[in-house]
Amino acid sequence: MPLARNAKPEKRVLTARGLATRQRIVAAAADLIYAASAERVSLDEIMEASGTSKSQLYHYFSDKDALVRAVIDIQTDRILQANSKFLGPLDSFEGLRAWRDALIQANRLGVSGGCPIGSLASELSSQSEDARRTLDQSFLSWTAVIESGLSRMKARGHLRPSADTKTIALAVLAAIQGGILLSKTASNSQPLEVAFDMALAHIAQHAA
Amino acid sequence: MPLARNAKPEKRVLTARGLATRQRIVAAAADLIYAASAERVSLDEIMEASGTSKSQLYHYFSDKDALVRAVIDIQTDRILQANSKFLGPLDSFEGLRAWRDALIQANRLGVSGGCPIGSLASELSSQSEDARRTLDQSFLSWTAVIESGLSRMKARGHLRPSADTKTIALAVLAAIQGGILLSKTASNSQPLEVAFDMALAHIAQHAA
DNA sequence: CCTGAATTGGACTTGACAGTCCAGTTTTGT
DNA sequence: ACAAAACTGGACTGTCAAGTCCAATTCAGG
Repeated sequence: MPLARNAKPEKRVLTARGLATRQRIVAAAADLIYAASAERVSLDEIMEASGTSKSQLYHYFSDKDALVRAVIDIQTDRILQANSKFLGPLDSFEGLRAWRDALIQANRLGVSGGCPIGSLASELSSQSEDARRTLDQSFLSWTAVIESGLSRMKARGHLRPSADTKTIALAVLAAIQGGILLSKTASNSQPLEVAFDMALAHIAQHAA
Repeated sequence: MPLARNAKPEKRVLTARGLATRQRIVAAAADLIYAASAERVSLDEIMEASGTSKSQLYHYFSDKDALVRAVIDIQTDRILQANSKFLGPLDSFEGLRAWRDALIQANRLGVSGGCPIGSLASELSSQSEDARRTLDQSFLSWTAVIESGLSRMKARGHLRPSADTKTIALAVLAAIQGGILLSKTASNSQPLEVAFDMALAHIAQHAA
């Protein structure tokens, strides 16, 4: 489940304490960045929130960009995990509705923040080619998770064999992202609900 | 067509020269912000791009936020105008496809930038309640333009009377926004195409 | 043509922020 | 136990950005 992406050793060895500090930094940075944006969060704020010092930040990350990359990774993992919980065992339209309800519920609680990945994609992908590629991978993984759920439904005979699950999954993710953006801007979960329902209806059009 | 929103006089009187300078500033700021983000564009860059000085910026705008608000307004006007060209006279599914093609074509040319309104919404709506409301209005206006096109199609008998044009319009806009975001991140227009096609199929489901 | 308002130039202030440096402390392997 | 390596503290630097200030110039209308 975890992405094997950040395999490049930022530092050779990490003791248990060092690893804990690193994780504390990334977690604090992820929360702060989710509440604002990568640009608007300063290292000083991350230091304070994580109870660390400048030298610790630069001990574990070569610069702020590297820390932001780690934040992208952790947010991607979180989202894939949350979605896999519903899409992994998916095999019915009922399961799709459960997924829908959970995602909308989660969004209702933190409407103001939007989607962690979506927000980072909007902010960073026109700024750093490196970040853009990483975030593209995140979306691809997310699409793959959706697609595997749809494939399972197809295997179970709930979708026609002709259904292009890959394309459908991409359209579904687009609807979700757009819905979240509009809901965040409207401070209202209706746009996401409406968009998600359209996506589910689109899937239903390929029902066997 | 132009939004009557910014009616609050930032300065009492404006001579022709003053108005021209003001517009030059907003246009330059809009371009720079579209290429990067409001946060990352400095007033110095806007000065240089528009051939103005600090005192001119603060003569026409109380602060950077006010300038950004003017940028939101102009970008909203541009988008509404471009979309109205297709949606105003809309009365057939052919017209919808023409709109689709135009929007996708426009996006292909500037994939890296995404949607000017969408990007600003993602950046600003969690940062300034004022900006959030303004951008919400922008999306509402955009939805209204789409909805009026759908209403016309309904009046012409192309859509069933039971079709909820308002909800459909909202879902369509969500698909567009999500599609643009994914396309920008992927540097590839396919996600937008796929999302837009889903939206058109959704409309077609309500065909008479 | 002349007077007050509109407009412009650009130096200056203040603060914030990323990144550096080095000295000190703790942990790990042997 | 004891070196080497991992880890930590925090002062310091350089840069850049928003916003201020005041004096100079141009313009419109009587």
